[in-house]
Amino acid sequence: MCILVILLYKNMSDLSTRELILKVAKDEFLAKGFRDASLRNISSEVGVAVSNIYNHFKNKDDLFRELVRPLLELWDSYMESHFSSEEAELFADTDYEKYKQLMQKSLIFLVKEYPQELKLLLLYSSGSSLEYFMEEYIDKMCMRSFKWFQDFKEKYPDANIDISPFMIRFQSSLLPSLLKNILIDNSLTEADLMKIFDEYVLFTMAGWKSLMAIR
Amino acid sequence: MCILVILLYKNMSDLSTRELILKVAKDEFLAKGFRDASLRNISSEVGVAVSNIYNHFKNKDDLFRELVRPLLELWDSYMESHFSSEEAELFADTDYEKYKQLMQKSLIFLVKEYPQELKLLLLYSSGSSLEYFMEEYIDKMCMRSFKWFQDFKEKYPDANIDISPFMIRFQSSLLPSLLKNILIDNSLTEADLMKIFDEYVLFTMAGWKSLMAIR
Amino acid sequence: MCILVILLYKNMSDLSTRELILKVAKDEFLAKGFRDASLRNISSEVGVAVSNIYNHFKNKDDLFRELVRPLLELWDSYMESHFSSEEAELFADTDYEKYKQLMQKSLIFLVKEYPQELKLLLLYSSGSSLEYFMEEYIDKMCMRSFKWFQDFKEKYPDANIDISPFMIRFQSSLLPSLLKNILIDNSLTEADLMKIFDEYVLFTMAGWKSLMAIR
Amino acid sequence: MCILVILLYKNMSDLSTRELILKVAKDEFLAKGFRDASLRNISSEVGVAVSNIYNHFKNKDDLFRELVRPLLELWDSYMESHFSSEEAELFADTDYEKYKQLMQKSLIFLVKEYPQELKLLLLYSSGSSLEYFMEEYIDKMCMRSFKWFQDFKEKYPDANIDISPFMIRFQSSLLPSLLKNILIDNSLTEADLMKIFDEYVLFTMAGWKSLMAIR
DNA sequence: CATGAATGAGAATTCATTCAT
DNA sequence: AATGAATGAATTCTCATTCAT
Repeated sequence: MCILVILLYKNMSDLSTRELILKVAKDEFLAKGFRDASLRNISSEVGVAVSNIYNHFKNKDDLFRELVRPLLELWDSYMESHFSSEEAELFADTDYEKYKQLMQKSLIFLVKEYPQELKLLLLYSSGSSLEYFMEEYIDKMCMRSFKWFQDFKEKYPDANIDISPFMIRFQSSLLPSLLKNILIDNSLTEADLMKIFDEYVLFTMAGWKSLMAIR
Repeated sequence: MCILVILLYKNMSDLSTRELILKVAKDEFLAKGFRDASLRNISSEVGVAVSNIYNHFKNKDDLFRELVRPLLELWDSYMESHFSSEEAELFADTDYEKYKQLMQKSLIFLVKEYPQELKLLLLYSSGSSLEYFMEEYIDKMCMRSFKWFQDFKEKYPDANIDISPFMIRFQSSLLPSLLKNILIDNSLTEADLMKIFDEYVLFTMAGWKSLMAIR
Repeated sequence: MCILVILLYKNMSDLSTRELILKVAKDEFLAKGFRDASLRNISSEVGVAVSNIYNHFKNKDDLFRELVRPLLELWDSYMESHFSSEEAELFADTDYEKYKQLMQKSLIFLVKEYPQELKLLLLYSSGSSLEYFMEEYIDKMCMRSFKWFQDFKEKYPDANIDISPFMIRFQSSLLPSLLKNILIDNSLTEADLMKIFDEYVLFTMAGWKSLMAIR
Repeated sequence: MCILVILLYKNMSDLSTRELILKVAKDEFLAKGFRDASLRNISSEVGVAVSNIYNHFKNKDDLFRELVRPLLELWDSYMESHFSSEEAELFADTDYEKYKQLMQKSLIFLVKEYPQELKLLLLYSSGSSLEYFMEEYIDKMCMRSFKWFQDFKEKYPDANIDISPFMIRFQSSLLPSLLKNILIDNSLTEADLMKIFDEYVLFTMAGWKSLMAIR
């Protein structure tokens, strides 16, 4: 038998282990994606035991969700306000420009404030429980679009709304797709983003008007 | 010199093991994607030893590429004829409609003839050596688009070609993206596809014309 | 700031798994050599899962190096003191006998203290990252010998130093070769070793003097 | 059912498959050693099926022995003439020089005529049934040396033959060791070899005389 | 909060060899 | 003499997770 006495001075002003794990895990997930990220790597980089991660998080998936949670919450609040607002006047009205600017502001805020979280969610979540997050969002957007079309038709009976459901779904996937492309491109300034959204809106508006035979 | 005469009787009614492996592997890859597909599963489903797969294919990646090879060959031949054709008259000319129909026919043929192979290539290749096949294609398309824009500007000096490179890239990714969406949707008839391509072309044409301030 | 006081009671009577693995691995490596040794065998003999070895060592090579580490450290320290000492007076001086005794003592200590580790390093390392350890040592010795010959020639201009580089290299390999033979022979007492080294030095000295035409 | 008729014209003037296998196998064994050489590689390089190797050779080991057989036969004949010859007069007699020249000629012939086979046997046989060929040879040489010492003592009672058995064994291993070093070095000309053997004999003779306290 | 030890399942891949044709 | 199909055993290694301390 022997007795070891160890004295450890620990600086408590450092990041807590939990936060350190989150920080390192974020890098690992961003570098390899959820599936190929390894808890071993993360823990060894943090300098703690693998099992310690399980004292802070239920499992790998839970750790991933934690990283993305603030974004998810914001996203949900956006969705809520978005869905509840009245937008049927979209095309016709004068406040359309205002709507565009609002959307622009929201998206740029997201991209500038949560670039890594967005990447995790949109590009690196394969294998996690959030793998189909965007698909679910697109589903919702689709259904909403259908409703919107009906409303629009009531107001403007001349418009053509004989558009294939597939195309509506495809169009619903455009914005997420744009977002993904923006996230992949690391060189974009805020001015670039403004221009891109301008172009995007111009492009899709023209497209839709053409499809719906408006004017 | 000598002459050997070999007579081979081959029973065409039962699949050879090689073909069986390919068949089963295709299902496995489609179900789980390249990365998560397991050679163990495949071999056990075929009813042979795992190592036997290696008598027929160099490795997992080789097996995957074999499944997708006919598609790749067709794709390459398309690309070649596509790139060599003169398309700068795209917008203005009368044979534009012809061009559209050609493209439509090609794509519908691909989707109808190689639905699974396309899925493998576009949706389930992550982890394989073909993971970035589509990105490489988009790269090529991008460079081609830049050139096209310059040619176009020469012919029509009034056109606006001050379009962000990002948007050009994004647009180049639209067709692959459309394709992916089509592959995911299993319910589409040939007529649906015709309509979808019509809408797609209508939509994007209007969008581009708007962006380039033509007419 | 905080102070942690940790008391560790450790029962020294039973080997930790780590140490057990090392012990069993040593036997396995000695019995089959690095390449043919199997982690399976080792783990099953220890009575743990194969993967557990990887909790204690990075990989097979790391496990092997761990076994041989104390020897390597000693070897390096020997080399350092060896290389720094002045030995150009080797033949002529009175302290040559002292030098011989020092070398004798060092080698006998190695052989008696690290017989297994030496075997691992010299006889059973093929396939590991230490496969060429001895070749590298011989290389160093060679270059050192060349320098020694030049120094010697300056002091004793009459000596013949027209000796083929190959022979110098061969002679540099003699000591390692002797060591290998000693390790293979398990019956040698310390007295035997003394005699062997005496004979070895007598033999090679006479050989060199003859080659260099001294006296 | 279907019937395939294949006509194969085969040029019989080529190397027979058997010889081709031997040729390619030699390269593979020389490149990777017996253990790491792969029949797959060999057969694929030859352009035949793996199993075909088994139509010509019993197994991997048999194939290896076949490559080395001519050398083994020569070696055995050397040994026989070597062992039967009277060499006790080695040191004292005038025909010692003749003996040296004979040995030199033999060895140089071997090295020049069977360089690859010697490499296979001395350096790359680990894992095969010939792994311990050289050890067995050294054993024989050892026993022979013992006998030689006794004969010598009878003729020259003043000579010291109190030499440790280990040293005799070690010295017996010198020549094989020299041979190995020669094989490893690819830059040696025949003149080099002459010089090396001269030096080697000079060196060892002086060594032995010193050990045995002759003159 | 932190540890280290342990697990079990699973991965791809390589290999020499066999056998019927 | 040559084939191709098939085998089974073996290899190292990675992973997320558990648990008692």
